[in-house]
Amino acid sequence: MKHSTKRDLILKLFKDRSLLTANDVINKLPQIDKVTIYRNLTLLTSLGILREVNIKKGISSFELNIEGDYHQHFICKNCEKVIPVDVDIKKLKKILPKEISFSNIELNLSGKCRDCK
Amino acid sequence: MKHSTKRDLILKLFKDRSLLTANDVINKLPQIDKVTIYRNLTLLTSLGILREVNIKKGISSFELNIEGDYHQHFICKNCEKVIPVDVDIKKLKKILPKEISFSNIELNLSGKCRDCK
DNA sequence: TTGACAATGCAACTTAGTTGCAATATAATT
DNA sequence: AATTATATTGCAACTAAGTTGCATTGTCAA
Repeated sequence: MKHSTKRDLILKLFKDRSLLTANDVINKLPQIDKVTIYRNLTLLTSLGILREVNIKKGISSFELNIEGDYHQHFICKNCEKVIPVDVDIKKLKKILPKEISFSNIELNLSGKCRDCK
Repeated sequence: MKHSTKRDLILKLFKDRSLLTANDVINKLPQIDKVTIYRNLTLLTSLGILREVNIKKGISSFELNIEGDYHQHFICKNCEKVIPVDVDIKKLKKILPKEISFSNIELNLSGKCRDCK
């Protein structure tokens, strides 16, 4: 893998722990072709630097994959705003059936956020 | 809302508790136009007869929305097979932060299924 | 049986994401 | 520094899921 200035720019957007869709990145970096953005998001995810979140239906979002940070997400059905939710992963694992061996957990909550209620 | 023979056929596919994508329904009912299928899946979901499941990324699946049946889903990352997982909703709610008021919970598990390991 | 309107089919469209391929950038080797 | 291998990028064209407009057909009550 070679160094790339464009990949650096893409990755920099996530440093503040933003959750971004491919389209968000495309809009923030109009000088980079969308194909390059899609390819880098896929690459960074397969390297474990980003993680993919499927909270918005039909659209992948991405965020920094920080070791030990197992938060989940809430999405407002009205304004689509996404709010991170801290979940105790140990407690969560305890209430899941023992016979299934999963490698990944994605807990998606939805409803109306405070602003929309 | 009027009675419709085609809607009945679509709904009948779910009676055995199958989880089906729009495409599954389209393939099983080639005599019905895909637009009709999409519109009925949306309608039946908004009526609460079906529920939408977003376990396959980028593709909506549907299943009967049975009162009190709060199972979740596991998907095999290899063969894409989906397996229902019984989850104690009360216990799950207990470990979530009290300050968020969600109306919906979707817990998606993934990994390799027994056949693929 | 007729009139209102829900349901349907067709074609065309939208949106997210992918693929092929040629051009360019990076970095190691001579 | 020039050469070379190959990773990265951009463009255009494509795919797949789902949607929209509109004319036609089906359902059902008056």
